[in-house]
Amino acid sequence: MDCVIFGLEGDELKVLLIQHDEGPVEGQWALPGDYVRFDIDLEEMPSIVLKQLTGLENVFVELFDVLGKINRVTHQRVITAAYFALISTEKYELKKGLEARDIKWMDIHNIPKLIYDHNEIINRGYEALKLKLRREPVGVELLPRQFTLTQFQKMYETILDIKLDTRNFRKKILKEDILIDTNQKELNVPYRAPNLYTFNAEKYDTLKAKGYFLNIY
Amino acid sequence: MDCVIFGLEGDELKVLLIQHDEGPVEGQWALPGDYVRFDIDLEEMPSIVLKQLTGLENVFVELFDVLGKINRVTHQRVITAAYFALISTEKYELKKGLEARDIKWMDIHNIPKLIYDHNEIINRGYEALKLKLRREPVGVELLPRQFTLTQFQKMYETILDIKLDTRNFRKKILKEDILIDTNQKELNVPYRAPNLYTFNAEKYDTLKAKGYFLNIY
DNA sequence: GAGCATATTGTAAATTTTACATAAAGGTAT
DNA sequence: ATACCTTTATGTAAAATTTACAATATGCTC
Repeated sequence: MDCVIFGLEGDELKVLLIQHDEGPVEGQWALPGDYVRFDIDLEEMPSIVLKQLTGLENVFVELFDVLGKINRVTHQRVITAAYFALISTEKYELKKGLEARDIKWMDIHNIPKLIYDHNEIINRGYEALKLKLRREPVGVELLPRQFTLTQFQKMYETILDIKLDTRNFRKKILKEDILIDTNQKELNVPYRAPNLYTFNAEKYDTLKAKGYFLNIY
Repeated sequence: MDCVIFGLEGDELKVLLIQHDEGPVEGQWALPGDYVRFDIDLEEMPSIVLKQLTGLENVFVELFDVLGKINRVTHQRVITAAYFALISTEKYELKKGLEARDIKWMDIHNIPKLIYDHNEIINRGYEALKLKLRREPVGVELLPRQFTLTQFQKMYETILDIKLDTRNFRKKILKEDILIDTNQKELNVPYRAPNLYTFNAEKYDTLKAKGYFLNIY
């Protein structure tokens, strides 16, 4: 089970990678992941890895691929389920773990050579994220609980690598009514303080259940 | 590896199921599938199963889920990759195979109790198909090579369980220019003979590469 | 050639999307 | 306190798309 953990830092989309400290891949960088224990549901594995690595629970996680070429790993036949996770830069604390020498956020556009087919997994995970984000506002999972419309727009622009018209974007988002105006302003900014919003998850879930999509092109 | 094989028969979406003839699940109905052999890429398994079962090659196949609860299969821990396949009712010939007592197309809305979590797998496969079909015209894979606009529309209506306005639907499809008019008419019909079209796969692939989607609501 | 069943087509209104620029707010520097 | 700087916030008109809606055309059967 491998996990492509996405995070936003400034204007960059990052992926969390770990450097192995032992075994045949010592010193090499890789995706966080683990073998599926026989006493644990596969579906629970991502949460376990996430919790260990970041201390976070209830993280947005989704399966996007399964890779099972006979020689994708050198020493034996390994099939892996690939999940992507979206975490908010707000409040995680990285925990290196015993087998990791180092752990690092790396820019999605500047990933070093990883073990096995992990570069390919990241590419596919990124494509899966982009595909999903164009239909559903899952990117809020990458933002703090309260965020500005500018942050929200930048999130789309960063991930999808597009430019959006601010006026039209705001019109569209506010009309959909899936954001809640907190009536609070961001503090300590050296210019006009922007308004803060939270994501209206209940409203969005209701709409989604009715077949609604928030398409961004 | 399990495979939800979809086919259209008349106005019904069907799933291909097999009845086991031996082992602990003798007599019970199940999804076609197989254990992943150690000398074969997981990704090739669906094609192998499809070929054995229907004689068809180059079938549309896509991964939609992985199920790995520790007790999903009674006798041992089995993780399965679930694929769905779309086959044209035109030209397959079912081959029972040695381990199958019977093989049958069953209406998606009337599936009997299957082994393990196979009913759940079918439900998820159906949801994945609907989700995909609302964005991409993958349903052509279920039609004969040449098909009428009425067939094309009915395909959407059957799978998505919706009614579409014929005039608007045709306008939209023809404008998109992803169908090729063969200038042939269907033969042996006791009424006005409808025009036949083929799917313009090259054109569609080009559009898709540019980020185009054919949304149907 | 009358009748029947399905195929085929257009138009106007409503909605959505697009393109585009200026004013407002709040802090900083003098 | 005022001018300045940076970012936030907002409206309108044109174009494109979507929606609602029904009559005619075609080809076979009797």
